[in-house]
Formats: sequence, structure tokens, C-alpha cells
Amino acid sequence: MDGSSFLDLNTNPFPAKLPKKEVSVSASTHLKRKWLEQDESASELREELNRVNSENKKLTEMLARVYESYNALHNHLEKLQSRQSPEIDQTDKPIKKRKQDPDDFLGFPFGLSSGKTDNSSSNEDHQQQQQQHEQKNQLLSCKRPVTDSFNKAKVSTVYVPTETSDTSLTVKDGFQWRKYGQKVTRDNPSPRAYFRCSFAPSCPVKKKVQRSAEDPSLLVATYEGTHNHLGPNASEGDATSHGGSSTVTLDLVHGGHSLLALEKNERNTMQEVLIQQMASSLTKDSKFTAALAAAISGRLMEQSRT
DNA sequence: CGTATTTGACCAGCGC
DNA sequence: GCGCTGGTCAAATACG
Repeated sequence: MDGSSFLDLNTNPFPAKLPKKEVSVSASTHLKRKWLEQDESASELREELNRVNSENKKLTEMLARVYESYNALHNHLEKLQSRQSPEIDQTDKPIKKRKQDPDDFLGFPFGLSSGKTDNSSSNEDHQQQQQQHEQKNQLLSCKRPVTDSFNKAKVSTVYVPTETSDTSLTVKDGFQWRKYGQKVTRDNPSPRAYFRCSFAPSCPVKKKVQRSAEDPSLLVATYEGTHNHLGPNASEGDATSHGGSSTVTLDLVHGGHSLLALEKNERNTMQEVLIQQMASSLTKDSKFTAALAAAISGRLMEQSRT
């Protein structure tokens, strides 16, 4: 992307026609004219505001449509999945298993790993839907959950863009995590940090965070298990309010039963989250804010000149 | 002083 | 059985 962001707030198709200089104008008419001009510019601004509002409305509607189709697609996928693999039943057996089955490894549902799946009937529709689903995920979230809730494995992976200089290996997801270990792994030069949920003492959820080997600007957070307590929204301990990077609070660990419990609430808040996310990404973009500031100041200057 | 983090040691699964 | 590797423990340390 060539980052020359330019924001033109002056969308008025009829630029302010500055009157030709009239030398012999009485003081009162001059004053009246000035008021008139101010009035005009005020109404222009009002029009502009209305236009921006309607645009905002349109965008919100568009977002809602996208989200609706996402939900429809999601439900459809869940149905398909439950029809094709009804045997999936991952009970809470704390099996210590080093090598995970590649089929459920981190729950890659989109053939990211090898393309080999159990339902290798190469159902093209299915694959297409999965791809669409993934695209939507990418579109909707910079925190891209690679696993989806339809995958019943209680493992999900989240990619979080971060500063390469940031070595803290922290992913702010709203939950409280206690770090209990750090390891350098074979396939990645950057260390992997191990976290446990410290929100509730009995919460079994674990999180691994490691910088992506391919893209050092990405943190890969792997969540395992299901929280057995209320989500971060129920508490005040939300990391998003602590300044710094504004990440969106999402419960990224769905699995088994808690999914059903959480999904309704999640859907209700999803739209809000998306909007917050858009706003935060815009405000984080220095070019955007600079362009906005320039446009506003330009507008003000112009107004003061007239 | 209590809590969180760091870090080396230890454990267990897996491949050879 | 042995070595490699990922995951966990727990003492030491840092921090508020």
C-alpha cells in the first residue's frame, strides 16, 4: 500500500464562490454579507454532517449485512460439519499427547496445514464455503481466529499484529493470564511463552504465545481449553482500558458446550466489537489522523478566511 | 510484603 | 534405551 492518505472533507461540489471585490459597499451591507456567508458555511457544514451521517449509516448497514451473511454461512457450515462428522466427541480427557493428530492440529479447518482432511471427499462446495468463511474472518478481524467454533477441538489460534520491537509476548484478550514458562522451540527462533488463566484458580485454559516465524510482526496465540468462568466483559479487568495498544476483547476460546452458551451473547456484541475495531484501527493509523487533522484545520482556516 | 515474572531443572512422549 | 523436544514446576528475582 502506498500510504499517501488524503482526506478531502471539502466535498462541496460548489466551492465557495468568493465575491469579487466591491469597493463601494457600505458597512452595514458588508456586515450583512458576512453574516450571510457564515450562515451559508454553517448550512454547508450541516449538509456535510448529514452526508457523513448517512454514509455512516450505510456503512453500518453494510456491516450488518456482511455479518448476517457470515452468520448464515457459519450456521450452514456447522450443519454440514455435524452431518459429516457426527462422531466428534472430545470429552475433557486430560490426555497428555505430544503429537496431535494433524487433522485436529490447532483445528486448522481451512486446509492451511496440508489439505488433508478426514472428509477428504473433496466436497468443492464445502471447501468454497470454508474459503469464503476464512475470507470473511480475515475481513472482519485483524485478530483472525484460525479455528472456528464449528471445530469442536478446544484449541484455537489467534494472530495478533504487533510491533516487532515488542518482545513482551503479551496478547491482550481481556482475560487475566499468569505466565508460567517460556521456551525456545526448535522451529522458531523466538521464544514461546506459556500462560495460564489466572482469572479463576480452577480455570483450565492455557495460552501459548509465540512470534510467527514467517512474519515477525505477528504474534501467534494458541488457546487451549474452555474458560469455566464469566468472560472478561463481566469484570473490570479488561486490558483494553489500560492504554497502550487497543485490542478488541473477544472470547477466543470456544469449545464444546461453552460455545452454545457464549454464542448468543457473542453475536449480539460482535457488531459492536467490529465497529470498535474499525474505529480503533482508524484512530491508530497516524496517517489517517494526520489527514483528518489537516482536513479539519484546512476547513477551519478556510472558514476563518471567509 | 505480596504478587507476578523469569528461568533452569525436570518430566513425559516420541522417533530411532 | 537414548536423545530430542515440548510442556510444566518451582525457586529466585523483580516489581509495585
